[in-house]
Amino acid sequence: MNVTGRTRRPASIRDVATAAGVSYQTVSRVINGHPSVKPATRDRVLAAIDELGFRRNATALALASGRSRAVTVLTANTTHYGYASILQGVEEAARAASYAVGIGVLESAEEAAVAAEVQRAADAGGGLIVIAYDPAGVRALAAVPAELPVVGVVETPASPPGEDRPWVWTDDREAAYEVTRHLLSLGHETVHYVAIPSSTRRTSARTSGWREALRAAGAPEPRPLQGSWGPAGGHTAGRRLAKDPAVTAILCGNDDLALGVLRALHEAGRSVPDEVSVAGFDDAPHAAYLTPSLTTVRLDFTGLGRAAFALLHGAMEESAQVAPHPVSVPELVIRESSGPSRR
Amino acid sequence: MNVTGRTRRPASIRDVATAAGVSYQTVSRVINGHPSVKPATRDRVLAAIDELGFRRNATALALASGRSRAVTVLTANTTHYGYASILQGVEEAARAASYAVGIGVLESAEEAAVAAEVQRAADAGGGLIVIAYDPAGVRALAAVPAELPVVGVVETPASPPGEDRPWVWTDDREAAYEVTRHLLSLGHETVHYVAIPSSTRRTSARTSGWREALRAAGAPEPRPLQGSWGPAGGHTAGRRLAKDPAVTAILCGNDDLALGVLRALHEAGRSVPDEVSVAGFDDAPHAAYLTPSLTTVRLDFTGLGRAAFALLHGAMEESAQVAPHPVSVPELVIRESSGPSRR
DNA sequence: CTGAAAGCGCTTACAG
DNA sequence: CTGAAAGCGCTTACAG
Repeated sequence: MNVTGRTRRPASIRDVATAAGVSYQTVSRVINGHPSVKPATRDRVLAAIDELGFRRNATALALASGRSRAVTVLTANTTHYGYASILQGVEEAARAASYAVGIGVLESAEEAAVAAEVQRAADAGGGLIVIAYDPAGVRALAAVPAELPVVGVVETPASPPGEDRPWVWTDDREAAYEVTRHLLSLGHETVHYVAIPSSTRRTSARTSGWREALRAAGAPEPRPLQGSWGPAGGHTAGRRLAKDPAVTAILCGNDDLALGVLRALHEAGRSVPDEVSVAGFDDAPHAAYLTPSLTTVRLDFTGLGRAAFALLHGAMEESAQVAPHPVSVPELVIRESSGPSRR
Repeated sequence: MNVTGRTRRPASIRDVATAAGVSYQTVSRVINGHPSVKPATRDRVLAAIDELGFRRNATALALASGRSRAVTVLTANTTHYGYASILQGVEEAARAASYAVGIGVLESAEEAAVAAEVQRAADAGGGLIVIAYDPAGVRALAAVPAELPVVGVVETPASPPGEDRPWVWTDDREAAYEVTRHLLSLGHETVHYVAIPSSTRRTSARTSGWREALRAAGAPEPRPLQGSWGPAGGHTAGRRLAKDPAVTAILCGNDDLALGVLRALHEAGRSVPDEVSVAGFDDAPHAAYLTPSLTTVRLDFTGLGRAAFALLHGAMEESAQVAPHPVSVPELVIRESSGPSRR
């Protein structure tokens, strides 16, 4: 609100300069915290900034300086718990650093569509965080032009990646190993696995961890069942597993799959955990409230998102360098859905 | 990849002009689809664009033209089903229109914090979509400067808003009315209600619809219980309701609350739907797979997000004007958790 | 149909 | 410590 009552155009650096009786370069120095400004001058400028409600135009800043305080998250999904939580973590950290956060959804894994999305994200300016938990994300990460700052949120790599790979992940393999061992320790002969879709043609980290635990225990290694990301896929897989009386323990690639499996077992009249134990992955908000409540592995997705941003932030500003490859440690949460084998 | 092997700076309009042997203004005309360009010239420019891999710099475009093809979604939450789905809908529509989408989270409902977030969103340039389902969102919507294009995703307004209110909503009141009537039609004497937090001090649309249905049926009107957004709040409310043997039907403000209520009833040994019927709101992905599967009302949140974007898009570009106040119609989904009263 | 000029709101050297 | 110039990559009138 100014005296004339008209506030069409926001105050610019020149308006502030006029009001403070200095040149606009001096205003630029003040808003950039440049040291060589006489305190009295600075105060006058600050007063003018305050009076006019001046805010530095981010677009002009980006164009003139060639760098923009922005990050775009590229993801195949925004509603699943893990994805949404990573996005939340990125936003939290970005907000704290006064970065704008954009989002681009990879609706298709088709090469051309992915390339187009990466271009859109690049056009937005700033850095990129790519969630590479699925084929679309993996392709997007690979398609990012070399000159763009980028951090990938990836599955646990099979082997330690080079220092130059700006990646973050949770230790899914270890998590899968732990929860599988928990189920085996209850006396189950083996553990069946309903997998989330894998990001590549290679075996996923969760699948590896599960298999290693079976191997270590000398347990039979059944073929993993392919699920999807949601409960419907778990339900389909659960119906097949429910038919086999030898199945007494099922690990699911995430809590939504587990929900579908629980439902399928219920429909087949097989009680959990008395006849079959079930465990999930993620510790989504609903896991604790299902009946039976779900044994699962808690993963710190928001922390992962924050770590991804921190890494990117370090790459985009010479200050605040961050250690590469942050890894968050999973935590086994034992609830009602897993119990002793009755065989 | 160019011949020199160096691709530091992306091609600009001037690079294209040089390559095509025209002035850069002509290039501008071509990329803006201006009619008065000789076909032969246009072709040469197009060829140069293609060859150099030119992409128009969005930052410069925004600065020079004063308008930016971007929308920022302001929301208190990114993980709850409804919020996340609206965001997804906005992104879908924005992508189709080649708009960038940003996101700002309102972590606090405190006036100053909200104002700061609105400022950040305004700084990003472009239009705003504010999800005003909670106090933070309502305040943010009110705090948006008049000169900014904005669309509010709101609860069903108590009275028809003016044509100048660019708002979208689902018909929550009607939805609550329908599902309450469904429960009453099963013979329940009345229906208890576990509410989501209301966006303002006034009664929410869902609460109104529930109350109207009770009133129309001449049923007693119990006080609504205050819940939260997640299952924990439902669990707390459910424990209290479980103690009262007169309670035979419970409506919940969303499916997550219903999950907590189901759990509390289970813990109290009250069977659903034999002793108590439960219904939710939203038809979140897990609703169909719970045991018992959840009766609920399906709301088209992604459609709502798309509508919000369409309205904003119409306001930001003179073309494609859209009818104000899009409303999506809810759909009752009857599942196992509701059944006849046994009283 | 096409070119030369001015400007969007800033920053980055360059002067003094 | 502070000011005048040039420029970021575009668009928008203005000429011809």
